[in-house]
Amino acid sequence: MLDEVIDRGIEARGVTAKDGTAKARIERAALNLFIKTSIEGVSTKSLSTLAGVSEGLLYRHFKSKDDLARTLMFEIHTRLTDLVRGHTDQSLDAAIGDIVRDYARLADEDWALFAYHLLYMHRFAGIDDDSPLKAATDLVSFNQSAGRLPNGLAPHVLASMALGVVLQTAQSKVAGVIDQPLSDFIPYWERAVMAVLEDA
Amino acid sequence: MLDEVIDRGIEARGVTAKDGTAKARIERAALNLFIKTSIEGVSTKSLSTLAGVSEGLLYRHFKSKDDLARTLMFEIHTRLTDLVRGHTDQSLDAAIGDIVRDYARLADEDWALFAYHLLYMHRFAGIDDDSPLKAATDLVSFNQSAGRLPNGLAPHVLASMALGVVLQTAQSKVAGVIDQPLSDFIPYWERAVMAVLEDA
DNA sequence: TGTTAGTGAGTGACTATTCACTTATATTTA
DNA sequence: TAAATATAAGTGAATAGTCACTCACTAACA
Repeated sequence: MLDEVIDRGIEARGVTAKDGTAKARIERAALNLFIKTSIEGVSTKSLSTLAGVSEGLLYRHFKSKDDLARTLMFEIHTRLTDLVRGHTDQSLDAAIGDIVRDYARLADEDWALFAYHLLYMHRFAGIDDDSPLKAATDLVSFNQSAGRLPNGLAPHVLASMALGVVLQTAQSKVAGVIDQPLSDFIPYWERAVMAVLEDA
Repeated sequence: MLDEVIDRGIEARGVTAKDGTAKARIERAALNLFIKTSIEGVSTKSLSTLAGVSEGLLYRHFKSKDDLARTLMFEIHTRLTDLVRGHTDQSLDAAIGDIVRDYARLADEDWALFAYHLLYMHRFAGIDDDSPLKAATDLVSFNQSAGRLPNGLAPHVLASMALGVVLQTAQSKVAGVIDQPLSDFIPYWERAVMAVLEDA
């Protein structure tokens, strides 16, 4: 499942300013600049320079700078949403275990893309009507209905709190406070997420 | 303690485009535009228009647009850091209870300023060498040394995970998924944060 | 009378996007 | 197979607009 998710879309590794298709180089350059500065703060000139292509070529592959930013967000947004969905056939523990493991590995596998999602997803609210948070909410809701999780909190709130354990660790890595691979935290995340869900 | 924190600095309420000092109107306009769009995406023209002042006046009160953004960030950053610090004289439960309560109230009291911090703090890393996360890390570290919390995780990682419970709930409010005041979640946050810390 | 608050037109640098153009790569036709 | 043609990849100078910031100026005011 994870490999399938990782293999889709933009190549994660081995794509630098010198190799890979021009389109992939543009996407990589955009990701790296966007997470280093901001989206509006990056000019098409600096972007094309880093990608090693002409400015005009950006517009052969993307309708606009905004289209480029949206395409990248949609790509990771979909992958992360898929990753959270589809665990209703397992026990809750097993589902949480799988989800946090896949999340961590995807982040480590393609950090720029993952960080881009973390930093700017709020700007593309409703890019899809689905989202990782919505998928998590559905999982919580399902387990609340089955009596396996307490009912005191609305499912989207409980899902937010549980997701926060994982996402804030990632934020600290973006901020440079943590430099280990996120995969190191998988067993801790699993326990902490379960603790949040069950203690509510 | 909380009131003291809230009363400092920019007035939180009662400052619209029509009343308050020009400087406060500029700050309010900046906050609201920055959280709606982005920092680079907001022009000095739109900012001054919303504040109801001339473009030139921005430069009487702030050295540059960047200085304005930094000033606002420093303001909330300091308040939040102070809010987390200085609870070593209480039991851990009591400290966590106070911190999450004050956090929630400050956020509800001045949502724009709080959301601004949430969205852009990563851009101003090292604005201070202190931060809410560092304060939380110190609290965790102190309690780990005293044997009241498990030692398996580095304190900054455990602090990140615990903070995540609170901050991701706030993120969901920024995203529009939650519309209740954050104060509603105080008792739930308290239990969830304790669960994360003690189960690690 | 000196100081601060406030104005808004002006400036040069920079922006995203376009377009006429060249080169490479398929695809079709003879 | 070779020539002819269409399509896609790639360029970079040109364009019209926007940007942050300045400055000479006026109004309030202590």
